Amino acid sequence: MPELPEVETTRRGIAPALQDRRIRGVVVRERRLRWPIARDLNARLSGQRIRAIRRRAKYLLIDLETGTLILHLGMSGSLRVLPPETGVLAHDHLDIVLDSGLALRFNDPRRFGCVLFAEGDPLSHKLLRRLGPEPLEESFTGDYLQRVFRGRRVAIKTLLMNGQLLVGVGNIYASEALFRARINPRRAAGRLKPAQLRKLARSIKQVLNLAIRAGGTTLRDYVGANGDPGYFRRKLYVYERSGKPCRVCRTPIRHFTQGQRSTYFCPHCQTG
DNA sequence: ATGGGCACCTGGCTGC
DNA sequence: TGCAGCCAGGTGCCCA
Repeated sequence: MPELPEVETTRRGIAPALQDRRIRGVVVRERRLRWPIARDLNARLSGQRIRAIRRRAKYLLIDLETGTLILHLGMSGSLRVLPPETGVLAHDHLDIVLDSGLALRFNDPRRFGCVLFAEGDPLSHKLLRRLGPEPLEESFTGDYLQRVFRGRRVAIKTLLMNGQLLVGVGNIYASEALFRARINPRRAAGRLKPAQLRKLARSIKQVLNLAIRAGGTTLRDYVGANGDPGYFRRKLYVYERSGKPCRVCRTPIRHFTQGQRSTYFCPHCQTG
């Protein structure tokens, strides 16, 4: 599910309820996630004040007094803020109960997400330390892409999802950004021209910003902190639109498999 | 270093 | 109605 816009939407949604609150306790109902939730999580978190709610790539970082909670939503995870007596659903893995009386609840049917506690700088954590730049930062440019794509023979679509080069772009927004930049997803990344890479960098920023503004894309599971879905699905040009007419030229959208993931594109518009 | 493929999981949909 | 098969917003890890 959640790519950068969905994680950022979640961050913005949960932050007001968490900021400066104290954690009353943690209720773990299902420890099994990508890595099991630590047995001592309640003991470690109870009583701590929440200092900040940040995002790095697709990770949410909840800074506490003695360390940071690192959350990932995987493919199907979501976080909601609600009264703790709210009925528990399948796959509600844990509640973080706050001194406000509200709770942060983590739900993840497919269990590809994670909830970890790390002492010290979370950016030095094994999972975070090798991540590439944030695409919405000003330093993320076509020049940067040119530098890191040089000599790479992998298809551009595949490389866009490589978190060591840039973060936050997953299967939906990789296809969407390439459509906006009019680039064929099969093109070898290292063969793209500087002008194409400048356009691609702009397209990535644009599609991520528009998606954040729409509250993200909901295909199946994703909901924001208040339970609402994201509305960017209506704005998608190619993702899951196989056989439907291109919104620009009416040519049927096509899809194929690339690195075990579905890629969608318009064969007429994306010839770059 | 790079690239490719698998694994981890549940649930929803399709077609027989 | 039942069931097998296929597919799904991610990413760490192992192998060539």
